[in-house]
Amino acid sequence: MPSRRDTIADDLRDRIATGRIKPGERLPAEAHLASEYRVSTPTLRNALAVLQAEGLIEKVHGKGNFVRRPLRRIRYVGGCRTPDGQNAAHAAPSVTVHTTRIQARGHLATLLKVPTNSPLTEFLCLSHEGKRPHSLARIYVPCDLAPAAALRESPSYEGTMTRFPELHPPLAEVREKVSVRLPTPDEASVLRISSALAVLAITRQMADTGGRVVEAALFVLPGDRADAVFTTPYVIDERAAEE
Amino acid sequence: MPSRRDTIADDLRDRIATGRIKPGERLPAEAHLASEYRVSTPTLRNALAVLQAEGLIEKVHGKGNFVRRPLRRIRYVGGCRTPDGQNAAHAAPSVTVHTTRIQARGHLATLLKVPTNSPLTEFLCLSHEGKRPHSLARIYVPCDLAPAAALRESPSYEGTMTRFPELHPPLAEVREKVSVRLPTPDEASVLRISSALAVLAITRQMADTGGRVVEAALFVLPGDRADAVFTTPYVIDERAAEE
DNA sequence: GAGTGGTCTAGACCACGAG
DNA sequence: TCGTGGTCTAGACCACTCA
Repeated sequence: MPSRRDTIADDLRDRIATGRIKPGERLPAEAHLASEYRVSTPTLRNALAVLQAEGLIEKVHGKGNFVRRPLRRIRYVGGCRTPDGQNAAHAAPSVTVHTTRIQARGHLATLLKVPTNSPLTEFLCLSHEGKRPHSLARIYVPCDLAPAAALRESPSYEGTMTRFPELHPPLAEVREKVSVRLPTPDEASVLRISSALAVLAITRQMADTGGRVVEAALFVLPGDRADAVFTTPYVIDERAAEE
Repeated sequence: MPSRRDTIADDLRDRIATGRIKPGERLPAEAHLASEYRVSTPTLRNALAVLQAEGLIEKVHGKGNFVRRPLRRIRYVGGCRTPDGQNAAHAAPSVTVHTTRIQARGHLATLLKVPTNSPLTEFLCLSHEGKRPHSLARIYVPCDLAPAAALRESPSYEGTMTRFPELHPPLAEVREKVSVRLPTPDEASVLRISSALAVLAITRQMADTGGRVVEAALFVLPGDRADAVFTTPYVIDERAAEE
């Protein structure tokens, strides 16, 4: 037997799909809807939570619930990109970058395969589409690959990125791990998403031919409007055959 | 100001992390916990919902709430695999496969780039770890690549899969799209997960050198215990190389 | 201040699992 | 049957936004 929450969610979904409530429009107040459907407010709010998780509506405290405009999806493009063909995840209209120097610790040291307390340069990137935050990226590079002199001259991530092709030994491999989790409270507030909305978390490691990790990056993308695509040429994997 | 729900979730999380409640153990009844924390049952249940979304506990209707044993994570390995190194997502201990013939429609026809109503073979794979469902895969292959004669002899997905290397033209590329969404009611019940637990949804297309899609696959993995890894060799993007 | 959503209460009743 | 979780009610009170 379908719960009232789902029945209501289905009905509202239909009202949105058929354009009876249009993108950008405000939904009737929760109290209104509750009396319309003859349910209590918590029940109605549960129905709205379903639609919110689906990315169909947006709740704005003090203003109302709005049908979300069809949002451009955020596409993370996996694999390697030359400096020209930047990764789409941070090729967004506008990107805010904070550059700081930190020390490797715990998980980060493991990812970069460096000793604890190694100096790192951190690029904290927040991309926007208009006023809305889009995606969050934390990119870590060992300090010798992002020397202070170069950073002064172009303190951006791209500035450091363009130096990679000149590396010796050259870049060899990109390894990406994709998982789903709930955002941390920080991430939820920075991305302006509900803390109940799962995010796509991508960890990227770039290694040179010597096996050294030259970059580790953590991407956090809102799960309701992000996807990641990976295109791999078909080659017989030797390691898989060995296992 | 932290909500009571989060305060309680934090406290319970701590009780689990420090081993005061051990993996596999049942939590006190919700009514018990509610009176212990002096909150109403819905508030306490919200706290448990947080832990459930984190994959820390498991709710079993009529029995109780249990601390989840540390589950083996499900790892989807992206890119191509030779028939030997089967993809980990369906190389699980036991796999149930249903083979049926269907007709391409809508999204599926688009994925496979075949006309609507083209005959397809569908492999519906459900992998288990012990009694627990693990992951769900729906794999579609045009019928001429999975002829009835071959299916009679080995009606498994692997049986068909091993034929791919003999293809003319040979396989060229694997394209995978990863996204996050809520499970459909069907998926939630088959995988025995809460309908509120986001899943990792992976769409895989395998194409031969002629651009023909020889296989489309839809994987659904529980978000709380799955990840996907992609390893890509570093090759210079042709567009950039031409310049 | 008026209207909105966010959180919480203190119950009720139903559905499931095990003895 | 009993104890469990699942769903729902009909409010209360607080926080936020905007005029």
